[in-house]
Amino acid sequence: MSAVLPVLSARLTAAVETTFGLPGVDPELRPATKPEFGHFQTNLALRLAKIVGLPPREIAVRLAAALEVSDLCAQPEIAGPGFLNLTLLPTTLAAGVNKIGGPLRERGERVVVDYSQPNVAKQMHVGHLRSTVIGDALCNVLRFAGYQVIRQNHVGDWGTQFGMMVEQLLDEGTEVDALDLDGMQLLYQRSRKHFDSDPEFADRSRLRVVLLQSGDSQTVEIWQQLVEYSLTEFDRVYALLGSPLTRADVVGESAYNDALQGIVDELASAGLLTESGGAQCAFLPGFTGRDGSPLPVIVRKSDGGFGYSATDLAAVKHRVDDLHADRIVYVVDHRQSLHFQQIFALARAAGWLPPTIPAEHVAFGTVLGPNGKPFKTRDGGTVYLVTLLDEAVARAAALLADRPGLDQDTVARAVGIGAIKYADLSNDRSNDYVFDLDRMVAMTGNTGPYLQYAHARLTRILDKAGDSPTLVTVLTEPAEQRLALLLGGFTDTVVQVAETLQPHRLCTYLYDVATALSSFYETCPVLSSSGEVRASRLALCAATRKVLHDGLGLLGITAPAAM
RNA sequence: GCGCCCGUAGCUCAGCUGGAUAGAGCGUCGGACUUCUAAUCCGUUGGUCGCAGGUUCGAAUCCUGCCGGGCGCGCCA
Repeated sequence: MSAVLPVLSARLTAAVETTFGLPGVDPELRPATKPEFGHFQTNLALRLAKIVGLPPREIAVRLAAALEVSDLCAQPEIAGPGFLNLTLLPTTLAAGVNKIGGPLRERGERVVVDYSQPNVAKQMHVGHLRSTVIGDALCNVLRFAGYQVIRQNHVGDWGTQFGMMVEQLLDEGTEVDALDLDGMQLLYQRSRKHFDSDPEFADRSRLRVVLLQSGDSQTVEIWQQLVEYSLTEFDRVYALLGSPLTRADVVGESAYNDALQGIVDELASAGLLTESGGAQCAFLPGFTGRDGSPLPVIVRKSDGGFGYSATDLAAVKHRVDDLHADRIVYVVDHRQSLHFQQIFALARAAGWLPPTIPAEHVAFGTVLGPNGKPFKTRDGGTVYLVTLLDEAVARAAALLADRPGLDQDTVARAVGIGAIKYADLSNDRSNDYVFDLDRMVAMTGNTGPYLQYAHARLTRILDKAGDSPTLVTVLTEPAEQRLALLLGGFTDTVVQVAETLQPHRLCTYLYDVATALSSFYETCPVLSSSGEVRASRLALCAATRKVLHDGLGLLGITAPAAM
């Protein structure tokens, strides 16, 4: 939890060695489950009982005697069946708070994070919310933890649909320059309908795809224009959402077109491909389909076109060979779990993905509507992301309406967008959740606005104080100690999230900080106290504000100075 | 049929990878504002951790089998 944790752990390990001659035992030091158990607890004695052949409490007594922590802790206590409880000295707690820093030093490792992945010619919808929000948060957390982060936005800008759209455009004689965003959306719908109802048109569309993929100038020109419209729109949505994604991060499916033949050739010469029904397939051990038959990865379709698996394999190769990734992360919904298992397995079999480079599918659940089914509009249509964001901002604006002295637009945006993001991030990402704005913008409970409010209160106190905060020196009240203990654990919490890729743990931590702050706020006057107590509490406030501000920032959430 | 995920308080969810009497929020009920933002805080109520076995000092957590829900399973991405 805190920066002292590794130190205490090492001391415990040493105590085990000197007492029982067992080297390198992990004490599994954890935050105490209850305040009366101090600050940290270890079950060492319980686990050692069988190995050593002594009663747990007897072991605990010996460990406590051998443990040298008097510089950091009060006398260790033995409790229950043999737990060893440690209580930090106020000076240790204060040191932990005063040491809170920013991002860790670079660890010389590069992580490639693939997320957002919207589709050209379609507006971003609720389905893109989670990938974008989770991806942003993970990128921030990974960078904080010392990784060099490379974002990859694998935009859907290639494939059959563009053959349809270009063919439809030429059929109608529509000028591509005359299209706007809605026009493009409508064009997509018309061409889809045409494609489904007219086999002759469908055939021409497929031919048009071949023209596109072989670089026919007229086709490519129209396609580029469609891509351009979409990327402009994505930029607008990212700006509204507060995502740092830019065009520099876009590496669409089309970018791998030239590499696909090479992918198939290499797989073939490695003996990994089998022809099945006219398609080139890789059959991997351990993957079976509906009736127990082997499940293929189709890299080349029977019509000669490349499947998306080929594209994804090329992308993996690109990440390893060109981007020099040490770790590869995909933030994609859980329905593609099997697909990624296959891609990773095949990439490893082909030798493109060395065993030393972990590849992780960060899977997430579905956003549900009020009826508990995947979120759709009343008439079953797609829910656009901008619509949701605008609605959340409007909701926040209504809440803030009677607050004087605020930059209403800016704060409403921070609160509304922050509410949506926090709601998305605060649950374990593998679960589905119901999109419920009322709950998201609520000021109480585990919500974004609650955390922002805590930050705003602290900002007010620090502004009013006048003098700038110094160091935490006095921690006598229980509320002060609880808060200080939590604050000291900030860095470790972020590092843990960088390992597990579970942003909700950071949310839980920040919520704990905010509730501890609220209790402190109620019981410990800051401005009206005096002398060293006042100075110390101001410093505690400053540290808390920093943790909330930076922590929310890692989640991609802005913390306004007032609300 | 096979595979992945899920099942914890009336509702929404945590539970740090096997540890102490399973915790929060919302809701209920009851308190606290001439006092740093009461958009808050404190207290109260509430659970056979889906069911049944197994593993051991100890299981919401691990293993097996059921029940129930979501998703996936060859040329869409």
